[in-house]
Amino acid sequence: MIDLKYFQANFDEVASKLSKKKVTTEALEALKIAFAKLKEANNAFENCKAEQNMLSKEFGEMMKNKQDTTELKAKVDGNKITLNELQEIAREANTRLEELALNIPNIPDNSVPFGIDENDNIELRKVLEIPKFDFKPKEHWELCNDWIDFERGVKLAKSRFSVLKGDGARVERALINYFLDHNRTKGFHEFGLPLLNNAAMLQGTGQLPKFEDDLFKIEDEGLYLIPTAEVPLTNLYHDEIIDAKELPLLMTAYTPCFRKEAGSAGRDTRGIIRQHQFDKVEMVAIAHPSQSEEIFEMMVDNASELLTLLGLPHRVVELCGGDLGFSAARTIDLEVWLPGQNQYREISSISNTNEFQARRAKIRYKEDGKNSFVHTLNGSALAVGRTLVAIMENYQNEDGSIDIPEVLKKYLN
RNA sequence: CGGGAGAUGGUAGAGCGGUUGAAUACACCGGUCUUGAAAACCGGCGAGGGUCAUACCUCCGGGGGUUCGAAUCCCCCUCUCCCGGCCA
Repeated sequence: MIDLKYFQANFDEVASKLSKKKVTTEALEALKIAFAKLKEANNAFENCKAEQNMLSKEFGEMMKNKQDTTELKAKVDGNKITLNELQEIAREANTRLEELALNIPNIPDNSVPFGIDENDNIELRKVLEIPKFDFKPKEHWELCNDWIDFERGVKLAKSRFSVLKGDGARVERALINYFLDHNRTKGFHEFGLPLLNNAAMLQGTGQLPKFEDDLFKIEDEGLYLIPTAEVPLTNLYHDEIIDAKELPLLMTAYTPCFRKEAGSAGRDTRGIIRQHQFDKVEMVAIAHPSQSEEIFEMMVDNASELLTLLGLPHRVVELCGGDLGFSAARTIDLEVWLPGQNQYREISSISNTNEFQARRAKIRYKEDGKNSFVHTLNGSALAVGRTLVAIMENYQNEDGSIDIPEVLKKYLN
């Protein structure tokens, strides 16, 4: 949620920044009007309510003194009718405002480059040389049929589900352990989390109400399968006030993630790049605003280091405004080299949402007796399935066998 | 899934229709005292909105109702605890 008071006072500035995210001025005008209306409606209601409270007290006094209250009763009853009307107006104004405000994305940082889509993203650096093959490298689905069983995954569920078996499953598990162990050395505390979260939590991190179609929902429970561990990790502190001395809170968790992938029909239909269910190890930081920049860089470096230690070539990319997600003020993606596809593919996305999620999820810190919103950050470290793909493609041999990266060997005996 | 009890500030725990945002205790923060600490004493100590600041408004799990007036009465929902069934 954007800061409405700031928005109101700095309309042009916010509108200009949000244009990077393709938010129209009309949408913002509507928000501005709704906000003004709410204030007006609240004002009217509160004044009337104050009057009512006063009359009520008076009534109590008269009762105590056994005075005649008929006249006052008539007055109070009359006021009550207007009071109820004003309350209804205020409620509607509030509903309307929320409807609009919850659908406005976060304001991009000043440093975010202008751009329409991923083609306008800016490559910051490349890490590790792209490997040379003296044969034509295969894509991961052409490789190693004994690691992934696509057909049976579809049989068990539907398309975009798959089964890992044997060494595939073991390498997957090794990766999870490697990621978590490594994150721990950077100060991240590990969590095991519910994979079903309620609507309030998903609204807190920004998936709801706008992106309901992307989520798997358990209808009769009002619960959603998490699309990322960012949701439960960040919301661990939902509606809490944290002592500033405790910040930053660094958290990590392995979870499966579930996404409907509505709207990506036809994209990445082969292989396990884009599945309805995939494993991910996530980092989340809850930070004091003064720390968030530094922590953001640390998280990017950490994810990059995970890839480097695996010997996987990758590049670091700053997202342009048009490619930024709903909640993000700034995002850096890590893209890993896939020799079979002959291109870089996203394997991690690290975002700073500043106060955006904190406002929605009411996560505050207390410092010198004052409460303020924290900054929340999140990033993959790393997407496990895609790392598996990267290993398969980068470590493949001509005979189709796959070598194991050095750092994983201790996890595989 | 069936039966019972309950949901109040960081925690414990009063309040059961009237000026109570809420006693009390503990925790916590500041001060006095002390070489320092502890103890003792004094003071502060929920959140949101509103205002230059006050006024003022909202919140006692959530929603609705009764009433001039509700933390207090009624209804629904959610959650927690205890008993029974089922089960990893």
